[in-house]
Amino acid sequence: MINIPTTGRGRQGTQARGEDTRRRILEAALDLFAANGYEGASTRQIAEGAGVNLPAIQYYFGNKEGLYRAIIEDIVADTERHMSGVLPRVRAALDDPEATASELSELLCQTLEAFVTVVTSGPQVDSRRLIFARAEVEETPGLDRMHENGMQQIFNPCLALFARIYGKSEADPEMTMRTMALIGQVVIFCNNHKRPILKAVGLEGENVQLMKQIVREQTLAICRAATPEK
Amino acid sequence: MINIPTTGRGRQGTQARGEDTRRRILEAALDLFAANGYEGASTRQIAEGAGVNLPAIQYYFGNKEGLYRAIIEDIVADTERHMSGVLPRVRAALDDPEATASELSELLCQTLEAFVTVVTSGPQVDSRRLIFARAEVEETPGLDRMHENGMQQIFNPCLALFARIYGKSEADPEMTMRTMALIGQVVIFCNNHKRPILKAVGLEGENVQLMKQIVREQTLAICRAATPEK
DNA sequence: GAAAATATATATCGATTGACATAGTTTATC
DNA sequence: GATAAACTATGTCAATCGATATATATTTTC
Repeated sequence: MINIPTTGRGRQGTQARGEDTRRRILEAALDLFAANGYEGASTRQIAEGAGVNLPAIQYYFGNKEGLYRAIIEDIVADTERHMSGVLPRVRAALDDPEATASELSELLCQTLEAFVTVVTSGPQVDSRRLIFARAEVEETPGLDRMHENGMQQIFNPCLALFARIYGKSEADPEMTMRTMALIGQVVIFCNNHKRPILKAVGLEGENVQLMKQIVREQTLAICRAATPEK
Repeated sequence: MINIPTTGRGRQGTQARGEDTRRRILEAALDLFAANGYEGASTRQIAEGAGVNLPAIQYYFGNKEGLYRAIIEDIVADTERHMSGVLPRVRAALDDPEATASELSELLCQTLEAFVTVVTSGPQVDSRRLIFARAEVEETPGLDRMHENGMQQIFNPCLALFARIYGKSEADPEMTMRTMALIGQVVIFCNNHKRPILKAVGLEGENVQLMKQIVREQTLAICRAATPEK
């Protein structure tokens, strides 16, 4: 009999054990996808890391791709949760024609700080950060979902704020490139922590605060250069 | 008889045909490693792309890893060539206790501009840029060579200049993080050009000039914020 | 406690991978 | 033009991949 590729969620009160297995698979898969990439991480490795047998992956996620998509969906939900504090205020400010440059700059800083929070908090941060970095280069089935979400939650808000501060159109490719450079300040920290650069600093505790401060200071400096009349 | 895993170089005047085959393999491999990653690119794909048969790879490069290392070596040599114009002047300025903040800032801009040149010029730029981005996440045998070179040619010079401008120690983790953020402005443009962001702008012709200008302006703004007494 | 649904384990499939043994072809040197 | 070196082509190897068929164990429902 063919099993329905169920998501595994929504089983209320019946079997809590399966939910646990599902979560263990997700955790092991996140670490291995982050460390070895989508093609590099084998389903056998993942099953072994989760302490389950091979067909459990098919049972819970249909196939390898379904497992990967489930992970991406978790990250997307996490991102939306962390950004939900700032984005409404950003939208309000963008709708307000009276918003000042310093107000907009402050919101830009807060948006970037929220992005820093996304990549530095929660369980398995190091692995989640690597998935972010891998999304820049890999071409895995589920990544377009993550790109779409990143554009909506992070890039577009920053672009809109930055364009208003610069007094230019959002459609101007120059503003797209300027915004990319701005966000690049944060994305660079998503690289492999085994790299010589990040091995030296580490992204825990007080260094996260320092990182937010640096992003804020450098962003404000850039915004200040954009509005010389003030 | 077992063939010596020769590098293929140095054959002077004898057989020029093999040199051509070797180059074709390198070109096809660069594109495929960039597009699919080290594990994702199969030797059969590479051989087919180069118009040669499978054992030719072993003949010229020993094995898959040797082929990859040869590509990295090409990129490293290219990087050194592009950076050789600025780095001596950077070293001279760092040795000069009288160097002013504006001189150091100007050299920092030129170093970053040279880095932009590295990732935007030469043949197969798109693929080479992707290798740079992949170096941030992948763990392929030859990449430590590239990391080492990147530290030496790009990161450390920027760190030294930036620390002097800030009046802080190079060993200060804050300066490491600030320098990372600075370089992140450029690295972000190395991502997959099929991504929605870069698909919109494109990194050819006048956009390269615009990119250099943006990096310069934003870097100067950050440096200016570091030296408020001026 | 019997039946049904849920969950886990064993064994194996075809396809693809990197590598290689072997043989044939071309080119330069003497 | 014979000999050796440089180069290219054919066929095959064990290992690993994702996926699945099948059987067993556990838990819930009635």
